[in-house]
Amino acid sequence: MASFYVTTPIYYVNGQPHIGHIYTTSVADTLTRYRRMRGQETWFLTGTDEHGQNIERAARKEGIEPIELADRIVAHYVKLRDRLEFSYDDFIRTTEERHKRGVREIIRRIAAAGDLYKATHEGWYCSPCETYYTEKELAAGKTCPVHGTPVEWKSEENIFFRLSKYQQPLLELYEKNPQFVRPATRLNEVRSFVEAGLRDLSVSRANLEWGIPFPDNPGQTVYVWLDALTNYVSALGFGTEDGDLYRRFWEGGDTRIHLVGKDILRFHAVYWPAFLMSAGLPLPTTVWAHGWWNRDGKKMSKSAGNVVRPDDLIDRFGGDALRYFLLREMVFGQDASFSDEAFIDRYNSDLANDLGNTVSRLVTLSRRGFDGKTPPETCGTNDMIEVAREAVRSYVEAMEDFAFSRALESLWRLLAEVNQYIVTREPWKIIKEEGGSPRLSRVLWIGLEATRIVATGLLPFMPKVAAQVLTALGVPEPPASLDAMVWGKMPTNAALPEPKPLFPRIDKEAYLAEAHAPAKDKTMETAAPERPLVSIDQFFQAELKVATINAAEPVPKSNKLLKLTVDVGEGAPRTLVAGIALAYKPEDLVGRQVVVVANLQPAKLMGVESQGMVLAASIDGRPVLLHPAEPVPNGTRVK
RNA sequence: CGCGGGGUGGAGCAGUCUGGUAGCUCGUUGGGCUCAUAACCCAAAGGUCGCAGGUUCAAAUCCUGCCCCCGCAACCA
Repeated sequence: MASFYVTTPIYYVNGQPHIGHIYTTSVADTLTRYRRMRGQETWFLTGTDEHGQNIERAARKEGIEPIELADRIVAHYVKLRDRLEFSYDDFIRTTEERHKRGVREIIRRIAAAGDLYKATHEGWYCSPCETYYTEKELAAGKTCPVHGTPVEWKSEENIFFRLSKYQQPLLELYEKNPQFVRPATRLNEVRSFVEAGLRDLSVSRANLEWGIPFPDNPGQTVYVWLDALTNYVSALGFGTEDGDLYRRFWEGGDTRIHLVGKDILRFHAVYWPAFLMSAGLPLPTTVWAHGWWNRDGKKMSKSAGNVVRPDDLIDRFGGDALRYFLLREMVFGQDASFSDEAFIDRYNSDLANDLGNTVSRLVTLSRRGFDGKTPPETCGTNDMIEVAREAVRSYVEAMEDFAFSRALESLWRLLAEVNQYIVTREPWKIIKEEGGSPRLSRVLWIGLEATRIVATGLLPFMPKVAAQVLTALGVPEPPASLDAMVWGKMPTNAALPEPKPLFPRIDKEAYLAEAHAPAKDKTMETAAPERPLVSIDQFFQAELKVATINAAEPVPKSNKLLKLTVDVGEGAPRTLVAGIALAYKPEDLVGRQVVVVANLQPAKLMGVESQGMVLAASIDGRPVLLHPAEPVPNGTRVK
């Protein structure tokens, strides 16, 4: 029996789960359930990544220990297990001792292979990123390209991994095994990254408290990726006495799949196999990179406030409906967009109309014709048999290829055939004319049987709801095996419960109206308590003044920045740079009064020094300038 | 020459790797049915597959050039 091991990335505990996390875990769960039904021995791992300076800092800010912060976030993830029927076998946390042992063991092996050395690392360091940048990567004014905060020149002794040594072996790996990275376009990306040349990788940090101490190197802490990636084997018991799972699913396993978002593909397809090669361990068989969820066509981000939080959706429509939407809507590997409207459309047309309603009409007819039971007589020969067989065939083919949306399409095609069949045979007329005749029995049995096959195929996607559908159809126990998808297993004369809507239709207009209104309240609610209060003195540290814009011009080569010359009532005009070019034309600004922060530390943006900041309200990133309600002298203090 | 993704009926998307009658969902229009969750079925309208070249018997698909859109970064002080 072939073994199947699938992992999600371990999620960083710097925020609550959002739809992207749920998507990855749902994919892994669906995959695992499918493989299980196919009779494979499976292991499904997820977990959390808990080390690093960001976590440490965030915890200190709240005056708690890092582990307390991690515990809190982990609780959110664990809650999703029940809400979304995730059937993972293990949940690893990088703060667990078993993980640390795995990390120490892999380092021991890498060291034994001679792939670690000490060297002095010098460069511009951004501590929020915990990353060194080259001169070229830095933003204007020696600031971090990610955070925009100043970087510091830092020099420290670190331990390096000879990544460069694995350039050729990695290229050979991609060459020999194109399935190593999927989809194929991603493989090209990875290959060109490696072909461009690999630099040795720093795998330790000095001065990092919250992490795993680097073995035999006091003062050094294991750096994030070497720590995090190792979870995939440490969770199986690598490095401990009990290596049974490790032997079954990694060392002697047949399929080892890492599911990742495309943003972390490089680490999984380059660093991780290099670490494993060095340590002399088997590699994963496939790293599968999926796309990103956008929101209403735009990128989701915390700052834009458009992150989809799943709780409301799950409360209202159930975890299975969300799972269905995610797997149906995204072509696996590509980006997709989440919108309330698309969600409701899928729910209403696919789940309520197609699936729910089909079940409902078949069950009602059957109960009426056969005294509350499923039909007594089966039907051995019919066109539907071939149609169903074809649907199952393409379903399986799609599932084997990770094409979840196509697999669902196949099932829905069969469902459409069932509806077509019902209309053609008009069983409601047969009831009127013949009552519970053998003909009626055969017609309804065929409809029920095809629907049963659909529901069986849905078990990996919507475990709870698919089981409910089967119950509604009179199937006593949800099957554990894919064999149940072959034609002919629909029980005869089984008691049929009275049908109740499995998916009540959503009133789209009403929902959209409601969904948009309270959303804003919620963000306020959650945002407010986190903000510490400032004293009046602190507030007065910022010198807010009224100024008049004398001149405005675009900053060359920039598309967001305007260079403004303003009079702050100081005799000499000041130059400020403002990121408002998308909202305001330079000529519309001249002569206008605005409020500026006069004592802000100057900074260079695209080569222009900005000596202050213009105040503007910001809605979804669009700035709206503030100005006094009536003209006032330049330099007037704002308080 | 920054990196990446995309341009296919009104909307949202498959299909492009492995050329061979352009497909799905939603929407629109007309009809049917009344078992069912105002659901279901049939039919119709609607596309020069971003543009221009090339390869080929044949191009949405392969090659070349160009245009446009969207992320990311450069640039929100």
